[in-house]
Amino acid sequence: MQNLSKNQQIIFDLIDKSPEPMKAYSILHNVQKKGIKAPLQVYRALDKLVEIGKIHKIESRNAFIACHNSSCQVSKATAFSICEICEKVTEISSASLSKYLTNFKDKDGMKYSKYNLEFFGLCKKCR
Amino acid sequence: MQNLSKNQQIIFDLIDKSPEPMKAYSILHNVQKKGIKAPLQVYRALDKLVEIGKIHKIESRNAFIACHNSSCQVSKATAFSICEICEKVTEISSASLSKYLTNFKDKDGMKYSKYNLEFFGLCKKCR
DNA sequence: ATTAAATTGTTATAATATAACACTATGTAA
DNA sequence: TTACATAGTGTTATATTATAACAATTTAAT
Repeated sequence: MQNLSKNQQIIFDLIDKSPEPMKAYSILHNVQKKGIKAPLQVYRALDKLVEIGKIHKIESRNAFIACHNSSCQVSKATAFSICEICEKVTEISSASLSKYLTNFKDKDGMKYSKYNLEFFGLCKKCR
Repeated sequence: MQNLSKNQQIIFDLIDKSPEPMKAYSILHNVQKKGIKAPLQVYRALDKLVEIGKIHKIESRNAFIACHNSSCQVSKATAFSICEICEKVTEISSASLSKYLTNFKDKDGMKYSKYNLEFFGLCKKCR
């Protein structure tokens, strides 16, 4: 695990301290004072951070959150809960869930080591 | 289950006979000869079709496929396999999987009746 | 027939994401 | 320490995906 580049570090720090998933253009607005001026600079850093598992993309929301499971590790098996009212997103780290999904076989007997699962419902506060 | 409106039917028929997920603007191009001229007409039909469970959105691909599980039923618990080479998408209908996920409880004991799961790997042909 | 709800048509625009090109920094191996 | 490959940066332009706002029309249920 090598160090992050300058832009990657700036953008990771921002996402990591955000209490909620951040969208790319919101990230852009927040880092313009640090010299990151163009969308592509943001997207390139995001791509890399996703690739190395430091952040995850919440696909249904087009937003990014820092990994809170095994940070600094490549992680391609992700699960989240998403509150449909307040949009709070929590990464789920459940050994039994990941075991179940990693071992799941489809009709053809095919297994999948990569997956993304998004649960939707109401969080504690919003219930 | 009422009938679909004109635009909804045109767009559902197109998606339903497509062997692969279709993107909104690809749908638009394909239905312009039928008088659907604007993106919003497509998106409105897609929204409705998703809402009533006739189609599903593949979130990681921004594309739509017809439901092949319990067509014509509202369905908010979806699972797909996606081939990372040829992009073939298959809806997974596994009673044990849906049972497991519907009964899954997070750390707070919370259950979720709605979820979307996308598995990634290589399909039979591409392996 | 009346009326509320859903659907349509239309223009404009917002939000999300990538292409292409030139240049710079970094790590590695001779 | 030079050379070389790889990764990262900066920049402009543009492609792709999606929604806002408003007026008119159709549909279905009284």
